Amino acid sequence: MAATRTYHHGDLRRAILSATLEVIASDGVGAISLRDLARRAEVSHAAPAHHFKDRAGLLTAIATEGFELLAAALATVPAGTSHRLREMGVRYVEFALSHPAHFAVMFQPQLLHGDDPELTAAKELASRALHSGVEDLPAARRGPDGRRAALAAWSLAHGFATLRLNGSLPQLDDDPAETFRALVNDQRVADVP
Amino acid sequence: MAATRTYHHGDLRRAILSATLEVIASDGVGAISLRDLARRAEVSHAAPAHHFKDRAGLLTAIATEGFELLAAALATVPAGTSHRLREMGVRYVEFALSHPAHFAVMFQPQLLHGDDPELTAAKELASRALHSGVEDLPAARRGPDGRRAALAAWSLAHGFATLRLNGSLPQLDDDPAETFRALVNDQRVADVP
DNA sequence: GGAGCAATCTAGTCGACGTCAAGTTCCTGT
DNA sequence: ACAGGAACTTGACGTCGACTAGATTGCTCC
Repeated sequence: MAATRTYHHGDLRRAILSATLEVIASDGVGAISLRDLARRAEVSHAAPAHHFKDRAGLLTAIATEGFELLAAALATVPAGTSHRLREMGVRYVEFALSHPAHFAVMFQPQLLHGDDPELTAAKELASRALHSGVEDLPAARRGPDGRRAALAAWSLAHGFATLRLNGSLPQLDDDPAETFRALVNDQRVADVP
Repeated sequence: MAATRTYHHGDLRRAILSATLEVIASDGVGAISLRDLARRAEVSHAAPAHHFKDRAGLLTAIATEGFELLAAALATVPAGTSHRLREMGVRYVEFALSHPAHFAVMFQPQLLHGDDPELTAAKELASRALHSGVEDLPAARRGPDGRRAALAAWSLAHGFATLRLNGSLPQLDDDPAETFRALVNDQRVADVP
C-alpha cells in the first residue's frame, strides 16, 4: 500500500506494541512514554490511550503476550522427555533472553493491572505448563511436596535469567542457555550413580 | 527538640532516604517523585536535588546502601562453617525480604548512575563476600570452574527472593528463609550418602 | 567575636508527561 | 443511504524532573 495518510492508522494497536517492545529492550520500562509512542506511530498524543486505556494497560498487554509466549515455549518440551524439568528450565531461560522486553514487564505487578482477566488467564497458562514439568520427576527427587521441586527449578531459571538480563553476569560466554544447562548438570554431578 | 522551623532541615539527606524506602516498599520504584519526597520532608521542591543531583542519584544512593548491607549480611556467616555457601544463600534471601526497597533498586541498572564510584565499590564488596562462600566448597562439588557453583547458588537465591518479592509465590508459609533452606536440602537429598 | 565562605535551602521557570473531555472522521451493518 | 459506533484529533489541566538565580544559615579561621 502507498504511504497515504488516512485518518485511521490501520493497525495502531500492533504498531504501538512493537514500538513499546523496542523501547523497553533498549532503554528499559521507565523510558516508555505514551506520547513518544504516539509520535513514532505518527499519531496524535492521545491515540494510544484509546487502545490501552493507560500506561499500565499497555504494559499489561505486553505482559499478557509474554506469558502466552512463555507457555508456548514451555510446551515445546514433549511429555515423557528425560530430564524434562531440566529442559523446561532451559526453555525458560531461552525465552527470557530472546524476549527481554516481555520478561522485564511480566514480573512487575506494580506496573500492571493485576485484575485484568486476560493477564490472569495467560499467567495461569504458563503456571500450568511449568508445573507439568514436575509430574514426571522420579518420586525420590520430587521431595515430600511436588511444589518444592518446581519452586527450586523455577527459582534457578528465573534467577539466572534475571541476573543475566540486568547485566550482573558480564563475563559469560555467548551461549547463556548452554551455560545454564551446564549449571544444572553441575548440581547433579555428585548424585547417586 | 521543639518543632522550630529552621532554615536548615538538619538531616535532610537521611530523611529523604528514609521516605524513599517507605514509598518504594509500599508503591514501588515507579512511585518515587522528588517533589513528593520534598513535600514529605516539608522542604522546597528543589531541595532533594542538592543532596542527590537527580532521581537516578537518589536511587543510586539507595542501591549503594543496599550492597553494603548485603555484604555485611553475607559476612555474618563465619569462615569454615559447614555448608557455608548454602548458609550464605539463606542470608541472601533474608536480606532481600527484610530490605525489599533496597533490593528492588540494586539490580536495575537502568535507574542508576552506573559509573558512581561508591556504587561500584559497594557492588565489589558484595561480590567478594559472595564468592568467598565458594572457596571452601569440596572440590567435587565446585565443578571445573569455581564460578559455576557460585553462579548456581546466586541464581537460586536471587530467583527465589525475586519471585517471592514480586508476589509470584503467594501460597507460601510465613518463613520464606526456612522454605529456601528446605529447597536447597531437597536439591541434595539424593546425593551420595 | 566577627568576616568571609561554602553548604543548604527557596523560588521561579521550562519542556514533557499522563489523563480527561469533547469534537471530528471514517467504517460497518442494515 | 444513513445511523451509530469505532478510531483518531484537539485542547486543556495538573504534576513531574531539571535547571537557574538568589536568599539564608552556620562553620571556620583569624
